[in-house]
Amino acid sequence: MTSYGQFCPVAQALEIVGERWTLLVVRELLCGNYRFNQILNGVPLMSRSLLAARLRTLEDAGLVVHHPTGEYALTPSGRELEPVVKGLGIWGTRWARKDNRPEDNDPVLLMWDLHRNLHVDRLPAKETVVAFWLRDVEAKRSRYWLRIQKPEVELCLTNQGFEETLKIETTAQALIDVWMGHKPLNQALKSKAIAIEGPPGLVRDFPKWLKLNVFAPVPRPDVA
Amino acid sequence: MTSYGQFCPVAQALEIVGERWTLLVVRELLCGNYRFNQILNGVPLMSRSLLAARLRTLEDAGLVVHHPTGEYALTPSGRELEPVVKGLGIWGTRWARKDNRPEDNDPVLLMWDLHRNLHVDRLPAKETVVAFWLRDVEAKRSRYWLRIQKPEVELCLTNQGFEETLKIETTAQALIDVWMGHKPLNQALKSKAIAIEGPPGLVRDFPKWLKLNVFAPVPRPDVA
DNA sequence: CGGTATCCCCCGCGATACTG
DNA sequence: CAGTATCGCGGGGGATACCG
Repeated sequence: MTSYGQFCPVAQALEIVGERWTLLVVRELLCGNYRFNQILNGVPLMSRSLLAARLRTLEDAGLVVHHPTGEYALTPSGRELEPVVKGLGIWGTRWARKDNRPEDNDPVLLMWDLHRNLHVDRLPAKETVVAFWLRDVEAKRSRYWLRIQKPEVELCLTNQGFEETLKIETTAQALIDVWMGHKPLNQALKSKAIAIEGPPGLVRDFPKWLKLNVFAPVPRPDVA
Repeated sequence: MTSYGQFCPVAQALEIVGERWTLLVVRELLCGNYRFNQILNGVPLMSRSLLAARLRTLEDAGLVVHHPTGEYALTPSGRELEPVVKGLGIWGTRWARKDNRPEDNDPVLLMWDLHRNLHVDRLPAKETVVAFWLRDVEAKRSRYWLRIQKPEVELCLTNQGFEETLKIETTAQALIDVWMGHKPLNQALKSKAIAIEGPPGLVRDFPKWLKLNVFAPVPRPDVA
């Protein structure tokens, strides 16, 4: 990116982090995705070569270090971008895109987020497999399994022969609405937008396992 | 800008404000520059057509309204970007570009900032003209006059025949260092990096007239 | 002053293939 | 798995001229 030609620190910051994708890569690192392909998972529309270029730029600018193990990590400087990323998330939650675009409902992203944000301490002690069926997604990418072996939670894209303890039938849209805090889970369950089937005890407890997205509690603007 | 294809609010925010220049335009509006050419002044490397396009985009996205008077203004949504812009400024102050680039020292930008940030209540009651000579700037753009007629302060790029009360000889670099809080004004005066000439009373008071940049007080990272 | 309209160039980026 | 190398295109944006 060519310079903004300004001594203003806002401009100088944007020269480093203002390029397309860059702050989303930082977001991934802030969320704890340290490996190249993990990061790529979080920005599925980004090309491999571009991600490599961005990581290199961030490294050169001193926001990221690349460990010999292959892991990337934020430096103190990089970590201090958290307020900026958070600020953007809060603003986005309040003001961005009122219209849901189905093409933004990437189910892999959703399930990946979800499986990394469970209340581990509330999970059942016995091995449990939760099967998800997202009806509004093309068949190939519509089925997911959470394999809970406390404290591990594994996300599977195929059933590798295990028995399904809980079955959840819903849509990516409904799940995202809950995950993003747009709609309460209770309501989605009541309206059958999210339907759970299985042993009554587990069905009752399931809602307590879920954490919501970091931005779910952000107050929406008053529609005055 | 083509979509990021994500339901993450950070990504959705960046779809709106992540394009090159956009947040700098918002910064100008946050600073109180409401007219097209004023904004352009704050982003001198931006082309007129591009600024027009960006303002249009911001208007369409509901962050900006364009009044019949010709003035642009932020909506509540636009104003809520202040934490993001401020966050970038803080980060930039702490971590961006340790090397000063002379080409970033736009003297017009500097003088414009300066003249809009004086402690009006501390200014002399009598009409006063402060002449600036920036020795490190090409002759054509090296001279400026602040015409103080309380509570008005006017920035002039030519001497329209008025008498100079105070004469300040310095460099854009030195003045920026003070303005940005990199160096204390006292020190710059002592070392003659900034030299003031005129009636002793006014020379003594001048330092009290200046406000520093909003980011000047930001603590710099410890160099451990 | 406050923009639009048009043309055209460059480079950011995607696609694809290859490597250790 | 974690990238690099190369090629080719599309469109973002600069330059310039024009307008109300």
